[in-house]
Amino acid sequence: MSDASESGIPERKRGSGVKVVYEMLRDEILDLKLPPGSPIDEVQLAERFGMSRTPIREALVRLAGEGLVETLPNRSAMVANIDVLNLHTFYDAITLMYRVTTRLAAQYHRPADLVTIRAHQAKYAAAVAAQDALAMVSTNRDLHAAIAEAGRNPYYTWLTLRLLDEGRRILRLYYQSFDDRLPQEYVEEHEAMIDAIAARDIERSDRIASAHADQIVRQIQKLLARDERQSVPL
Amino acid sequence: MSDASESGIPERKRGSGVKVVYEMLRDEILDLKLPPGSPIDEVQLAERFGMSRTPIREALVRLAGEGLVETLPNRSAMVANIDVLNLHTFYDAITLMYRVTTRLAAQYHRPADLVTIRAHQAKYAAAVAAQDALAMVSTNRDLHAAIAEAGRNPYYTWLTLRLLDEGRRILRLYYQSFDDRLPQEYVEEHEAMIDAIAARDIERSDRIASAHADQIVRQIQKLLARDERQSVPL
DNA sequence: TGCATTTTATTTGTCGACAGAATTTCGACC
DNA sequence: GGTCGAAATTCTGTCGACAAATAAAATGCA
Repeated sequence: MSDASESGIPERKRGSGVKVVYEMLRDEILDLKLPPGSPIDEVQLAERFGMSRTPIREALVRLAGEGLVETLPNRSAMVANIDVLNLHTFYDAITLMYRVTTRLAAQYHRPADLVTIRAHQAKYAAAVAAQDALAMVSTNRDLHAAIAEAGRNPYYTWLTLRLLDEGRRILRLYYQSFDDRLPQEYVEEHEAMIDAIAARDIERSDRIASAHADQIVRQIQKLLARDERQSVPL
Repeated sequence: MSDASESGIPERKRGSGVKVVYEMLRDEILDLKLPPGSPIDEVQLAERFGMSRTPIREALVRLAGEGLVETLPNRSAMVANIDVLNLHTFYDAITLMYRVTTRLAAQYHRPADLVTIRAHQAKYAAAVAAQDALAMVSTNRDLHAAIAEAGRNPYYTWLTLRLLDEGRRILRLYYQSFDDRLPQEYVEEHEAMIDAIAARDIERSDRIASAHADQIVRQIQKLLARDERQSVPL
């Protein structure tokens, strides 16, 4: 269960503790290794990471600030739940952020941005080719994060990153139980999106981003509408 | 300088410490009582609030997560600077959020929301009548926060709140040195906005919110373009 | 006098410990 | 046997202290 206790690791740079815990916990939450709603024991984490509760708590506070963990006073912190009932607010927001960041990227990107964006797209295409669902979700996030970055509006970038992370959890919920393939379309849509950005065609970027978001929303909706009942003979 | 040390206050509920420090520091940062770029000494705050450094640190981590303080490793935390050069990203984002949240409020508001919104509007009008610039900025924030809340999209609400807070700092920068009056227009625009929301007229809400945002942006730009040189005889 | 280097001092990051709250366990009573 | 209440346990919130790292001061040298 705990494999981190074997390595003798009294060596740790001052100030790196929080970062390690934060990133590790964050990944585990987004990958659903820590399932939504599960309680988080500070002492347990402290022994697991071989450090005091102080840096653990600081990491938890940060994660709470990003909405990934929920804390109740004098009670254990919990991994934030995925609010399936209000998913439409997520659809709405991610669509708008896709559109806005792509528009701004077309407007303000610099040559170096395109290099970064294309590198992420290559990784995404590789993940699709390898049928690696987890890598697809992760590289898709990185690609859109790079596009948002190229738009150079930190407020939009911030919200986009949060939405992408939330989406990573939702998609993970999906790919956990199901492994079909259709994301080849996404590769092509990404290519078209990058072309539009490179051409600085704002309206075309907007249209493609909008269609891309719709595509993803439909994908998630199809997943959620899936009827998982099995025909059992009675 | 420190007037909080006089009151004998060993009485403090468990778990309230962080909240007190967080809200106090937050207000002081937004009101520019703590000027942007000024260093934050944890020990000093600890004695001032009569508590240990632990809750202070936790409050600072939270504020850092909201972008109100910047922390460098092994160095003092600083009150976040106001990036005047990239103000256009702020204009862009606040305009979009005004539009989106007002649209959603027109669509999804419930009767109780209108009561809350109108109450905030009344307070805003009172602040304008009283020529209380600080109260105007504060109540304006509360009003738009209530509208965002009525739209029921937590992602938009989150970004809107952050933008409103950032705007509070920017406007505070203005009203600090200058006290003129023109916000009577804002009162009327707010009234029109609330009417459109109550009528569930999405397009009209959008138009008014857009115009309102433009108005505020122009106001800030006029402030920043102000020539503060004084004609000194040489 | 000016600059580089060592020494001092201040400040953060982390630790272990204690007390308050809440949950759980155990026991008594109906 | 079930339910209510009390003791015990567990976990969080806060504290004071120590050590690393940086900033400041002091010293030596050219």
